[in-house]
Amino acid sequence: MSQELRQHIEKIVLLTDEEFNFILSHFTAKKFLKHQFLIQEGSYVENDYFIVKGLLKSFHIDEQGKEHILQFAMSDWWISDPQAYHNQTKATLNVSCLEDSETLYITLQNREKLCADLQKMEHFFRKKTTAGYIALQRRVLCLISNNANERYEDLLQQYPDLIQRVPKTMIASYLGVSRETLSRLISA
Amino acid sequence: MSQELRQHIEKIVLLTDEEFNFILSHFTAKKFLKHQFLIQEGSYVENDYFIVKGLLKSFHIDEQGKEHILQFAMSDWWISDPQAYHNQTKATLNVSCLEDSETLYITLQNREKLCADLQKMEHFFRKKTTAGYIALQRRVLCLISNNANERYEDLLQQYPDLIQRVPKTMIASYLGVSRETLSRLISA
DNA sequence: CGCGCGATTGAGTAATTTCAAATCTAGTGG
DNA sequence: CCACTAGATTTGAAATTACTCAATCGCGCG
Repeated sequence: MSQELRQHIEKIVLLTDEEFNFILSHFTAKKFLKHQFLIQEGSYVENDYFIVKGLLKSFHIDEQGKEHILQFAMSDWWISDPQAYHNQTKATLNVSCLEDSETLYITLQNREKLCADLQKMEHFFRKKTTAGYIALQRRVLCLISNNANERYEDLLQQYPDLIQRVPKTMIASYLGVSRETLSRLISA
Repeated sequence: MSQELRQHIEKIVLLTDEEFNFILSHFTAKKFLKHQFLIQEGSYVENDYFIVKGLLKSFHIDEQGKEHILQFAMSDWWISDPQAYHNQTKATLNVSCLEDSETLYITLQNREKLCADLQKMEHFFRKKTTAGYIALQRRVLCLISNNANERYEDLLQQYPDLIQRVPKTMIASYLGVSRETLSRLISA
C-alpha cells in the first residue's frame, strides 16, 4: 500500500527506511468509491492526492454546464486543484473517481513541513513539478498546433492504456472536441 | 543588473548578501539583439535564461513550416526549452528575441549544484515551477474550453501589456488561431 | 519615393459544433 | 434467462466557426 509511494519517490531520490517512515507519517490513506468527489468547486482544497490504485479526473464545469477535463490520474500520479491547493484559495476544479480508488494524501502544511525538514523531498517535489510542467507544455503545443484528429492520435500514442479505461465522451472533453466529432474521427 | 534577479528571488525567499553573491556566481550575464536566437531546434540546450530586460518568444516550427508560439518572456520571466534543458536532450523549440534583451543564464549543472548547496534555492525553484505549472494548467483549460474570441479576451485580461508590444500575428500564433481570424475578431 | 512588414478584407472551403434521433452496451432486478 | 434502464456511442443534417489563399491597405524608415 505504501510501497507504491516509496517506489514512486525512489525513482528520483533514494531513501533510508527511517526517512521513508518519516515521510509516510505526513500522509494519510483514504479510499474513494466510483463517482465520489475528492474536491468540489468552490470549497477549499486541503490535500494533494497520490494515487495508489484507481482512476480519477479533474475537471471544470463552465457557465453552460459543460465539463472540461483537465487531467486524468492513474496509479503513481498525483491529482488535486493545484492552484487552490498551493494558494489556499477556493477550488475552480472538481476531482472525482472514475473507478474505486486508493489514495495517500498530504496537506499543504505537511508538504511544506516535509520539504523544510527533509531536503530530499524538496528535491523530489521540484523534479516532479518540473516533469509536470514539461508535460503540460507539450500539451499546450499539441493544442495550438494540431487539429482534433492529430490531437487524438497524439493521445493514443502517449497514453494508449488510458483510451481503454476511459469513456470516449471524456476523452473528447480532455481533447477539447465534441464527443460527436471524436466519434467520427475514430470511425473514419 | 543583478538587482532584478535578487528582487525576483526574494519574492519567494529572503537572502543575505553572501547568499546572493554565492547565487549570482552561478549565473552569467549575456545580452542578445533583436532577432537573435538563444536556442535553436536540434541543438543541445545548456542554459535557462532569466530575463532582465527585453522580450523573447519560444516557438516550434511544424512540418508545414508554421510557427507555433509556446511562450513569451519579458523582464522577470524565465525562458528556455525546459524539456531539452532538464533532460539534456536536443531542443524541439527555438527561443529568439523580439527586442534587444539582457539575460542572466544558468547551466543545468550550476542549477543543480546551487540547489544542492543552498536549500533556499531548491525551495525557490520548486515554488517557481509550481507557479508555472499552475499557469500552464490555466492555459490548457482556456484552450480546451474557449473559442478563438474567448481565448483572445482572456489573454487581453491576463497580459494587457503584452498585446501592445507583440505583433498581432504572433498573438494569433500563441492563441492557436490564424492571423486572419484574430484580425477579424479584433475589428468586430 | 518606394520598400517591407504587418494588418485587413473578401470569397470559397474545410473543420467542427449543435441538435435530434437512433443504436448499442453493460449491469440490475424480476 | 430475460426485460429494462442508464450511459455511451453513432449517425444525419444544418449551422457555425475557423482556415486558406489572394489581394489590398497602411505605415514607418531608409
